[in-house]
Amino acid sequence: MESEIVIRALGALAQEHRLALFRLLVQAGPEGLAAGAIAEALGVPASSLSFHLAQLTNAGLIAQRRDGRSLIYSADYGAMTALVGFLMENCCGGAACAPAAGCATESNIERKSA
Amino acid sequence: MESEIVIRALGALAQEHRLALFRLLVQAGPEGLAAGAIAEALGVPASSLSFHLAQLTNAGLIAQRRDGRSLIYSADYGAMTALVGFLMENCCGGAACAPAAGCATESNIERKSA
DNA sequence: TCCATATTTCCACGATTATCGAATCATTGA
DNA sequence: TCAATGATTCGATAATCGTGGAAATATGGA
Repeated sequence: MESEIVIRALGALAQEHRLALFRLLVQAGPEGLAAGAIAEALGVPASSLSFHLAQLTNAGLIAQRRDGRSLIYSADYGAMTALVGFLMENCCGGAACAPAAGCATESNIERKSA
Repeated sequence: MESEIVIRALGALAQEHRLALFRLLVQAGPEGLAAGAIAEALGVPASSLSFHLAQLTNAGLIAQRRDGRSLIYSADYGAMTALVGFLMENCCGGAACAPAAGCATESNIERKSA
């Protein structure tokens, strides 16, 4: 992962609505959510949401597919994995900076960051 | 780590000069680098650099200390660890999204992201 | 074909960001 | 105390971002 795309990904997530949106899609899983459902969940006007969806799409963090009249958006886990990988490799001193404990599990991350 | 500080940290890193700057400080280690040395390394005017240093400081990603006339900046590894932890916990579906292999080591991350 | 629904695109606006020279502040040494 | 050095703050400017209503674009069903 090169730094230009990393910068776009970081910038895409560095916004209240978009971070909430991405987290929502991660929770939603591979099936994703329709734009309308997202707009309602976040309480954001359709045109604003569309702008944010475009930012995330442009950063490669989410994917779009059509189902009838609806456009379904879903998180791209691979892109997120690559982003976290880049941060760990380039911004954490080379060694794993994640919780020292063995591989990150929800529980030990939570314990550490709480 | 709450989302407001996460957003500030992501925003701080989502800029060419600042990402390069942070990586430089990570490489430099705990001893850090003087502002002047950073400006020279990055080829950025002093006043511009000062602006970026302030952004990173405000996001809690770097620390400042004085040594004579120089101000020394160093990466805050803990903040970065917390940021990566947040991303893994909240944006990767709860489970560890980092390279499936056992805990991230430089080598296996490199292999995956290359 | 025509209408309703789901979403995006267009547009205008205010707010924030990045840039960098000049002026200022802090610290050291003579 | 004064000059020199290292760095920040100020101020102006251009560029980008976030917002949301209105208009345009797809799709599906009657």
